[in-house]
Amino acid sequence: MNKIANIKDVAREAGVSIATVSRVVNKLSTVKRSNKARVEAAVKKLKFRPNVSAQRLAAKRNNAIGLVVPRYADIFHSFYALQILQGVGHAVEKLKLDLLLHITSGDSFLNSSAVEGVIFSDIIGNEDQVDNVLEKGLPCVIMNYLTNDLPVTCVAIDNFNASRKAVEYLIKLGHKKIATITGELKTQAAIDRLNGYIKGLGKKKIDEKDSYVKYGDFGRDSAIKATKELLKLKNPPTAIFAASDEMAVGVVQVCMESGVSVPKDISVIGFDDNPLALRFSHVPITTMRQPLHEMAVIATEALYKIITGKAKGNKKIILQPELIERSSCLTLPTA
Amino acid sequence: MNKIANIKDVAREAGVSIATVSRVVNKLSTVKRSNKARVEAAVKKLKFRPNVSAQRLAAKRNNAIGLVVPRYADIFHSFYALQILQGVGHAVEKLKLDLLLHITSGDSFLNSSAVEGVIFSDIIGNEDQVDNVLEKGLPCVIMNYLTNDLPVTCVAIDNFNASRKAVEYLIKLGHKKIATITGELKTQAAIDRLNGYIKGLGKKKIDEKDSYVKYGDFGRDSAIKATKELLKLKNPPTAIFAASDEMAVGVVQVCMESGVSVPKDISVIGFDDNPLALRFSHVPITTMRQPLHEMAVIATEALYKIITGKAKGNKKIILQPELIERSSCLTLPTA
DNA sequence: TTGAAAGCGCTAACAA
DNA sequence: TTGTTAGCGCTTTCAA
Repeated sequence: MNKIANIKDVAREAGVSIATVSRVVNKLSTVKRSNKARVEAAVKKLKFRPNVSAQRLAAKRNNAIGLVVPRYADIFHSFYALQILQGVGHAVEKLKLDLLLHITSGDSFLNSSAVEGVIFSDIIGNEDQVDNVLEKGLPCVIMNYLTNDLPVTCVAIDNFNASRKAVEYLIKLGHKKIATITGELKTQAAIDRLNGYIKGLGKKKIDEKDSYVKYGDFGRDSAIKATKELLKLKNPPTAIFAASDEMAVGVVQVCMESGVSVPKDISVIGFDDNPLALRFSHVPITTMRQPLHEMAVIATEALYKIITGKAKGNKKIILQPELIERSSCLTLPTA
Repeated sequence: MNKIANIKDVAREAGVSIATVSRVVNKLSTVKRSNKARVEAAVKKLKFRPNVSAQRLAAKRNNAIGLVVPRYADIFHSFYALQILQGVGHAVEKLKLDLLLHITSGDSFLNSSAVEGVIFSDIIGNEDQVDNVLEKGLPCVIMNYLTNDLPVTCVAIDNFNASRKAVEYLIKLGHKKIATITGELKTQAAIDRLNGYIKGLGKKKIDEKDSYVKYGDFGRDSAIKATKELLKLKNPPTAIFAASDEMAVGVVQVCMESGVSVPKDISVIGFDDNPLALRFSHVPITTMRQPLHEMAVIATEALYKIITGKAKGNKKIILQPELIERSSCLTLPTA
């Protein structure tokens, strides 16, 4: 563990002042060619790397952002979390920011003086953290949640329109008898997806007892149960819109086991484009892809703009999912 | 964005010196009750939070560790990465450390002056980073990789013994005709698991053309192919050890589809205890659980010990997987 | 184009 | 039990 060189050592080695070294390190151009070269040589020779704490203290900017991830062990979430992590990680690398990761159940707070801004990967279980950050006036972006109540930038997926589009796609294929299996209706996403389905059908609202609307919880088991019910109907649907891919996989499975062919007898469309679920399906499933990675990148860039004063911290950014056509949907033969 | 209070403001507000404030903040006990209370009140009133950069600079410790994660989009990896992240995140919270996350394809380097130590979640694609860190004499721990060539602490899973145990378990159940489907033999894990299988069978080495050894790649498709071959054998195995749960799921699927009952006709054992795979299996699969979360916690604690000088940085820690008995294995009825 | 020097906010001797 | 003060390593005026 040989002593780490500091700016003074470099200055001595190069025969210039520390100010000059600082200029070279920070690429402040106003340095004579020859001196610049000497400094660079010294930096290389001494393996000098500026001490970030000192830089941050002196420059009053610390070039790091925090990412708060709820400690929430849901399976879909693991795919979600990873996409977010990769997206933010990627953006951060490009922006030359450090990333402070804080995985929390909500009690321990992010070290807010270590960062210039915070991204919440979701608001679940972290409402206090958001308040805490907002109170400090720290720039902040919330992902996957849309609110107009908070003066904060939000980046979210348009679940409503995506679902509407999914249903409209089925209609374009000639389907009229379109069922849905909803997600956990405690979540905003599930509600929006149900409403999108209703809208896609051109309805205002749904009859509580509509036999084409089954209530699931995003999980495969709930979809299995719902699908069995749907297949038993006197007048079964020709298409099913599942509010998650995990459920779509369950739907396909039950159909196959019941001798109902997908997509010949019944078309199935999912939501998420979640490879963790889809890779276990026999039939490649058509789905609405959520741009999670993109959402994370956009959130990071938005935060960066707020930090650098290039944007106000109250934008609402809505991302549109994209229809990924695979082979679980078929044109309905006109009878 | 009201001005952030610093230690001076607090001192003034409380009517004491900054040193006293510092003592209170750092819980250095040697402060009179009444003063302590005044300082705490001032801290609360001014919402004071010490500036970490200044703390780090002054105290020459920065209380942060880095975690390097290869940007590697394999599916099993996503489960792996998440377990690691959660384990490290958890440990870090307990140790009151900050976590700097660096997801990289290998080119951009972790800001090493921002951390006191670094954990590599895997060495794949990050060999240069390891060298870089080692060269600086920065404390460092490598997970999921064992090497005696590097003077560095390693925390890894004992794939060899785990596989041996899996096979021995099958033998105890009365099985003699035990097949295996290997993982991608380019990886150390797959090789170790194959060797454990051989050892479990009490053999020295395997015949290249042994019809009970099928070469897979950890993925489900390779297992499907292999299982079909295994079932076609004149003398088919009564048990199959798959080197990953994803493959085990494929094995079970093919068996079921071929009218071979698991576990009645054939016993299946997997490896990983990967819920992402297992939740898609009809039969609950017996498997060897890799203690990934634990590995991450241990790695973090080990790093902490190295940083605080309580341990040397060259330990090799080997973790034993655990047999998770579910219902894919059955005692072989003695003929 | 350079260097001297004043901080940045804090910790940790040291003295009182 | 407290306060004074000298740094920590760097950035950034300001003057030269």
